[in-house]
Amino acid sequence: MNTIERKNIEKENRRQDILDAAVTVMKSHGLHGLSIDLIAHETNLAKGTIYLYFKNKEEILSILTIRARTLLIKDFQKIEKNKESNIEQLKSILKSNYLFYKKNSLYYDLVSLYEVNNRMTETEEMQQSGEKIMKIVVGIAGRAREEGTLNPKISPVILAMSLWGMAVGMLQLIKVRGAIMKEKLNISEKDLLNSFIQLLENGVKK
Amino acid sequence: MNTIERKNIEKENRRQDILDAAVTVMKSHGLHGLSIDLIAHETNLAKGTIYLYFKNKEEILSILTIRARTLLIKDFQKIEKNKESNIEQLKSILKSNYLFYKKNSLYYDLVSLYEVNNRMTETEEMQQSGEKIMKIVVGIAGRAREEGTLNPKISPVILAMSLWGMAVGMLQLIKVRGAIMKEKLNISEKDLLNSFIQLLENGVKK
Amino acid sequence: MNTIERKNIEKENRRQDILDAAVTVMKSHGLHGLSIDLIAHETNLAKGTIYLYFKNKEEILSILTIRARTLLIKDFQKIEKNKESNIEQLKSILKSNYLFYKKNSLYYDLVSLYEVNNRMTETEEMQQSGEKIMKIVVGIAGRAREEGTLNPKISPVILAMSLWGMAVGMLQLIKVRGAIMKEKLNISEKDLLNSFIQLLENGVKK
Amino acid sequence: MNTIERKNIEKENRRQDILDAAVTVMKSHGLHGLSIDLIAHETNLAKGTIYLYFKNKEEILSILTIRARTLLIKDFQKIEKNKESNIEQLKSILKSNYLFYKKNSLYYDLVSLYEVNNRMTETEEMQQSGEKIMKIVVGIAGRAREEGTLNPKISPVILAMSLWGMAVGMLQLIKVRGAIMKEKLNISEKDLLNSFIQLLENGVKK
DNA sequence: CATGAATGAGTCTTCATTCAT
DNA sequence: TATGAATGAAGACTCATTCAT
Repeated sequence: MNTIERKNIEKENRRQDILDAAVTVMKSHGLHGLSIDLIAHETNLAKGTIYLYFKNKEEILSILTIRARTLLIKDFQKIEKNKESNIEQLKSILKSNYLFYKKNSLYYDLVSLYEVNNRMTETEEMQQSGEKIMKIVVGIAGRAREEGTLNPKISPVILAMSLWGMAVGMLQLIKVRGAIMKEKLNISEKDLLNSFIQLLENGVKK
Repeated sequence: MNTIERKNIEKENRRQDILDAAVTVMKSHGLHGLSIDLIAHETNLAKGTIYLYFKNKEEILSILTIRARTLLIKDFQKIEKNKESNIEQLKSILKSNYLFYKKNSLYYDLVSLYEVNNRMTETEEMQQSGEKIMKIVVGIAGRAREEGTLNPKISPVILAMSLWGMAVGMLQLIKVRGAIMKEKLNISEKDLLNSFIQLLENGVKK
Repeated sequence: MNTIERKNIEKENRRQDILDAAVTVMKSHGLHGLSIDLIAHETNLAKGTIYLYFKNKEEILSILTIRARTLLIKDFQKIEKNKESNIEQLKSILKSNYLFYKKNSLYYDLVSLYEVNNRMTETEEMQQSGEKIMKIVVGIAGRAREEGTLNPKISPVILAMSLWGMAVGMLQLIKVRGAIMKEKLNISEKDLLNSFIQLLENGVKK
Repeated sequence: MNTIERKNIEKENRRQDILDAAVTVMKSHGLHGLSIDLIAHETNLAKGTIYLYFKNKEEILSILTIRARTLLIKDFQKIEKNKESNIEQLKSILKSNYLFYKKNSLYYDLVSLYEVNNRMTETEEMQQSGEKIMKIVVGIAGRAREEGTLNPKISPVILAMSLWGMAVGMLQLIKVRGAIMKEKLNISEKDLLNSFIQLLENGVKK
């Protein structure tokens, strides 16, 4: 029984190794440049071996997306446990989202992959991870409303959705135009982010 | 000289035909399904001929993006000529952006393509088209500030950038999650859009 | 010695289990869908274990063919023990052959496999099983000749061979074209089989 | 217009070259060993080029089958134009079938491919070629009946079907067991064929 | 200018077989 | 004996790009 457990752990480790390799490949070849061949090369495994651990190339992509979302969820959950006021928590979430992106920009590539390509349907698990993120934000917004700091006209669900959409949009903007903005307009990412948060705070408050 | 000019015009016409065909193909096969083969077939030209007018498949994509942006710019310029107050103009721009997406969702696929794939660097011309959009928004924001309706703490440039990022993000959200939000949460696109605009109006006002 | 015998018996049992599993797999996945992986899964054995009992995938196939032939031989032997006249026995063999195919069409896939693919040479054992079938038919034909019901010009061996070839051909025809014949020409399998037997009876008689 | 015609002819020639190469490959590697790679190598073309001329590997196989059947049909049509009696024509068809197989045994591999593999559905064109063969035989059988040489109890259609099935079966027998029969039983192919024909003649006559 | 045949690297995936444990 | 992870050759198919005509 003990050996079975060990086997399972090793198997899981190997899965993670392959996923890590996939991330490495994506970092150097781009999301689109990911191929089973390259993953095999990166892991020093044979091509066929990859298929012992994953049914599909798509399964790898989908798990990677879930992984990214899970990491983000953890960041968000930490914020929820803060003793900050709910409105501050909302702001922290926006900041945390930004910091997460800076640490792991690949994540946004993965998110975009599923957003751009209609043909790639999300698995049940992926949808759940997406909904979990939203629930956290909805929860905080709801409590902020009860707290009295939030404009009561705005539904918490719609607010959460809007925040999420805007935040993702802002990060994409930073990613694509960040360098140019800095160079040509002398606008730092920080400035942009702070203004964005400030703007939302104003818009959201009672 | 005259014949040279004519030749140039004809060449430009041919380029536009090819671009039109590319759009047609993308409409039925999706961004990903675009291939030189299909463009050639759609134009009744030979595959090699396409390469007489465009260096690359990428060039076609890049020009198509510029074209999309140009269409959007025209929409925005109409708004600028309105007699609305500047703050109303800003709101109109957000709405117009949404309507443009509804009419031509292909555009957002193209935008995303360049955002997702780091390896596709924007050409000078593409950057200019991007900047032109921004200039319009910056202009309106600046006048709104002078008008006194805008919070003077917010720099017009940063505001314009933020609006743009948020608007794109909102549209992607609608595109990807729109159906699910409607179905599971009973949130319509209209609700979301209006809340978004309302939120920004509050945030932006003095 | 006793333990060695027991070991041998166990080994043989295990071989039979694997062969049974192979048949099960083929029934649900078709001749072409047979894979070592599926056999291993069906037997709850590891893939490598299969190779302890069989040198090859081909060995499995070849033994399965022998097994099928052996089953057919048993059917034929029952007929031989009948009290029918020899000419009736010949007819019974043709019918029995058809019934065997209806019950176990897998058999004909296996036969065909060896007929189509030149590279799969029959083992000594396979040839023997083939010859055994032929001997039975030759025997009946010989006795029919002595009986006086058979045209004496025809050699029993050649007759047996011809019957065998024709019978197999008829079954393949039924298998491949049976449905179409029924549908387009309204010819039932029964009609075809009876005509075939009648035709041979006429041709064979004195 | 002339050049278009020439192009078409060249294209058709190239198609035939590829088909010829496929036959060559099959002769040396067997029906199952046919691969696009080998065809490409045999033709000195690139792999992708094969796909300019054929949609599929299956298309190649299917056309090859039609080709084989067409050749056989031509042989049969020659027989129909003979001045032999209809019963002799039937016998000639059986002989011709045998000779065709001896010249081009690949044909029977192709026929068998579609007979063995249920998953490979015949195209419309393939079915037509199959039916054409049958029509010729049915025609001769029908005329033989009118002629009075054929047993009137046997329907021409069923007879034709039976003949076809039996003939194919006999050839497979010769193919698979021919060498062994010669060696062990001293039965020549000729003996077998003649007996087969004789047997059918007896069985078929009035 | 225009053609379109040809290319060939690249993609995912399968599966019989081996071998260290 | 038994395992099952690992292999890697082989397979079908795609498509941006080139180039001789």
